[in-house]
Formats: sequence, structure tokens, C-alpha cells
Amino acid sequence: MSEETVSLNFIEKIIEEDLKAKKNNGAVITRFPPEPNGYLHIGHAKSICLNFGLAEKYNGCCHLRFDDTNPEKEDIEYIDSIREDIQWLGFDWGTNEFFASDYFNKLYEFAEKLIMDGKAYVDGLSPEEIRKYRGTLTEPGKESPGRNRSIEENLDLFRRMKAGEFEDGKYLLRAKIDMSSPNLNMRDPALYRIRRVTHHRTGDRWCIYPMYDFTHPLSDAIEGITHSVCTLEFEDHRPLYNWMVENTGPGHRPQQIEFARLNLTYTVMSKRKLLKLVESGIVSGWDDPRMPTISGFRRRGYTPESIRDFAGRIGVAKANSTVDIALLEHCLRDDLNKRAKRVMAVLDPLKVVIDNYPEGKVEYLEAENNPEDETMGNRKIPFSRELYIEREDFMENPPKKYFRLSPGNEIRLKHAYYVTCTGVVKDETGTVVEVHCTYDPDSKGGWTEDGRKVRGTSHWVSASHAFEGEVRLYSHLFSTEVPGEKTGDFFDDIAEDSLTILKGCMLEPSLKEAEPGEFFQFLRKGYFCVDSRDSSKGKPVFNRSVAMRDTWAKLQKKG
RNA sequence: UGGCCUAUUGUGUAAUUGGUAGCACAGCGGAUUCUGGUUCCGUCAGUGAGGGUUCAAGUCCUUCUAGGCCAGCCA
Repeated sequence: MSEETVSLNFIEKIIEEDLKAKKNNGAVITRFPPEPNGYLHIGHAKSICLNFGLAEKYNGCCHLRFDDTNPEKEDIEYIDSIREDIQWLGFDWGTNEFFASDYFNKLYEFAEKLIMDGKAYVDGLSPEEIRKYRGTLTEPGKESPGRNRSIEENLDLFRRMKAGEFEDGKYLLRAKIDMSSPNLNMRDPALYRIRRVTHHRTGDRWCIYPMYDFTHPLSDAIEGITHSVCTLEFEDHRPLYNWMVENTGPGHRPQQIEFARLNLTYTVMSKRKLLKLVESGIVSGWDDPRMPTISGFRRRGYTPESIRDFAGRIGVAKANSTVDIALLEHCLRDDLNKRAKRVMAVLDPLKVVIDNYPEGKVEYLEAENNPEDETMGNRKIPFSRELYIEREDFMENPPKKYFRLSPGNEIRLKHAYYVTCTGVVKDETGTVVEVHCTYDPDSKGGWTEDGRKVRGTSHWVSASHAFEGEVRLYSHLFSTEVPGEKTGDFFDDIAEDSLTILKGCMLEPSLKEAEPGEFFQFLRKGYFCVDSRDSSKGKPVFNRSVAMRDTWAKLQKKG
């Protein structure tokens, strides 16, 4: 065969160039720097897979660094969830777990150095004044009066800021760069603010906290990060990033590289929007199976393998784009098809009575657990005179190309027998409540020697052996590809039917012992997992992770 | 009449750096199938627009168009 040509994404190209040029002595050190102020979502998963993947590929390492410089928004509770999500995805940062707050002392020293070099000053302007002085996108800013303070006075003021002599917001440490720069980030950006807020790690030790633009590049430099990969909105910050590293840093020069964040159809992705969904009660929490959070996908039944596969397939580039969520669903099906145990579950039961099958008789029939993987073995399932099949698998007056059960038609009951419909029983409203059939004893196992053609195959459960259970059907949270595109408010596009709770489902006996986190293919219906929150011993609740592809439904839609 | 960035089939991404525009998802058609699943085969469709350089341009130059980001003491 032809040798496969591996194409590199633009970041890999940069890294390989660097490697060739012996930059950083051949080291590749990346980092994933979440702020502990919320839960991780699939967009973060893209970044995690990228950063850890790069480290893996180039024999480097990837640091986990909590970017915890804003105690007002951050909380220790998020730290554990972030760790858990990254681990669950299958990545290991070993001992390389850091906190920006661990660098507060060093950062403070860097700030003093900047002051002593005449490259930072303490400003007493109010927030409103600062905004005015900054200028606009088209007009340059004005220099603050505080800009010309002496080094001695700046140092004194800054030390007193640290010592807590001033009220919150009274002073600000600013970099002295260029108030007329067309890049607003360079117009003397804030470095330190006064905030008397208890920090989740440093407690009340500090009343001044460093800003992102100061902290991030220097944290990267301190840790020896070689390639600092972030999203596109930080492109404008890159000159500032470099300024910090060149004027302040410990010598090491990390390189910031920006890529486009992930957008998914039928989904919102920003923390702000996800928080609103949680707060409004539209979803049950951050791990609601409809949420695009990593914990939501986990509870929904997505596997880490499928998410990593997805991250690999969507690629990395600089153009803003929206990935079709069908690709994610494909990745899940692809993974689960090979791994999920097949079982039979009737979600919307319709009773079937096999008139010529002996009353009281029970047979245990052999069923394969996964046709894609023989090593998963077989199991026995009970068959008897009274069964349930899916209500949609029977029609009294079927349309063309309907291969399922209908009067006079013969179908196969998976792993069991051929049955032919002989009649129906209706209630007073005309609804079919019972279907009567005869079976062919020679078709045991679902096969006959005579080569008879049976187009339809239904799943079923034995009425007296099945147990009743709850199944939750999930679909997209939003009804439009880009929620809020028309009205500007994503709440306008929330789908009403994103969750359907089915109570009277009839499940095959083996499912009784299913444990939280286990996943199955409910034959012909989809992939389901045991809900980790609402299941109890012997009473599993199932979440539909993703439905099977359904060409019959597609045919019907077309009419 | 601010700066930075981006543009390849419906979607997402490749193209040996100037040399046959490929892959995946979605769609459509068919074959196989004890899941209307899987698998297999086929098929549709693209370089935002206009100029220019060149034997040759997705790639270089130029003009335009469209989109994204930036005026927090958030990250």
C-alpha cells in the first residue's frame, strides 16, 4: 500500500520547525491553564486534547495550571471537578500541577523590578477616568498624571498597596508602555489591583492581586513552557505577552500560539451561557446529560475515547468555525458499536400473545452480546407465550416498505422465532392493546433451513420476566443550529422536547444488575447508559446517549 | 476614515511550500445483514470576488468583499 502521509496542523508545524532549529533544546512543554471558576466543557476538551496531545507526541509534558488570580469568581470546588474531568479524558499531568497563586511572591518581585526599571507606575485614577484616558478604537489615549511619578514614589506606593494601606480600588499598578498604541492592550495595562477578598488558597495573605496579562506570561516563563497555546481572542494580547516576558521574566521565552475555539451546532458553549442554563433551571445542573460540559457528556454516556477521537477529527486551525454535532455523535456510535453489549429493551411496550405457544412454557434462548466482538460472549434470554414488542413495530394498516409486524405478515423475533400476526385486540377507543400471533417452532433461534425470506426483525422481552424501568430520552437542547442567531437571545431557541422520560419501559432481566456508568446498545433503539445520579441498586435509570442511525425514520419523513 | 486575525464542496479540515484539489462527517443511490444498526461500493459538491506575475496559482503580488476579536481594576 501507499505510505500514509501524515498532515500536521499549524501548531505541529511550528513545533517541528522549532525542533529542527533546536529551539528550547528540543523540549516541548505545554500547559492547560483553566480558571477555577466553572465546569469544563467540550471546548476545553479540545484544548486539553491539543495540549496534552502535543506533549505526548513530542515527548514533552503538559502542565496543569490553575489560573487563580481572581478570588472574586473562583472557588476551590471547581478545582476537583477540573482534575476529575481531565483524568477522565485520559490525561495525566503527573506532578506538574501548579497554581498561579503559588507564584504570587515571585510575581510581586517582578512587579517591583518593573517599577525600578521605570516600566510600571502606580496610578490613582478612578475606573471611570481610566476608561476615559484609554481613548477609543480610533483615537489614542491620554497619559495619566500618575505616569510620571518617580521610581521611589511608585515603589513606596506599591509597597503600601501590598501592606493594605489603601482602600480597594484606590490605586492600580500599571505597565508603562504606550497610551497611543493602536492595540488597546498596550495602553498601559493594569498589572495589580487592590481587592480585599479571601483567596481560596492564599487566604487573606494578599490584598493585591495580579492581572491575567501580567500573571499568565510570567507563569509560563517560570514553568519553562515552550508553546503556550490559547484561543483566538488573545491574539491582541500577544504583543503584551511578549513585552512581559522580555521586560520582566526569568529569562525563558515561551511562545504564545492562538487557535480557534470550538463551536458546536445546536449548542451554546460559553461559561456564561451555560451558567444561565443552570441558574434558570432549564437543565438540572452542570452535569445534566444535555449540557456540553465534560461532566454532562460523561453522565450522558459519552466515552472519553469518543471525545478524544472527535478532538482529533475536528483539527486545529485559526478560522472560526462551527462543527456539526453529528460528527460528535458519529464518534460515539463508532466507539460504542464496537464495545457496547447488546440487550433488548422495549421502550413503548405492546403486548404480543403467541397463541400456539404452550402456556407456562419458558425457553432460554442463546443471544450474542455483540456481533462486532465474539469475545463478548453470549447470554440466555427467557422466551414465553406473552411478550412485549415495541408499539411502533406493529401497524394494522402498514404503508409500503413497512417490514415490521402487521396482520398476516411474518417477522423474526431476534434470537427467538418467526411469528405471524393473526389478529389484534382493541380497547373501546380503537387503540390496539394486544397483538395475536402464531409462531413457527422450526424457526427456533430466529432461523429456518428453508431459506424463507423475513425482512423484519423485532426486539422483544418476555412479559413475565421483564422488569419495568425508567428510560430518559435526550435530544439537542436547542432547536436551531446556532442558538440565538435570529433574536440574539439563545433562550428563544430552547427546544421543548430535549428530554422525554419514559416510565413503563420493559427491560430484559439481565439489565436489573446494571451498574452506574455501564453502557449498552438497546437493540435497534440506541446506546444507553445507567444514570450515575438517579439509579439505585436493582433499579437502574437509563439515559439515551445517542440514538441509532435510523434510515426508516428518514424514509418516513420524506413521505 | 484604529489595530489584529480569518476565508478550500452543506460542515470540519488537508494539499509534498508554485505542479493531478484529498480525507472525514452529513446527504443521495446501491450491495450485504438474524439490529431499517454495522460493513462495503458508488455518487453529489469546493479554492469569497476582480485584476496581475508565471509554462503552471488554493499557494506569490494587488484591489475589493465578507466574517471574527479588542475600549474590565475578568480570564
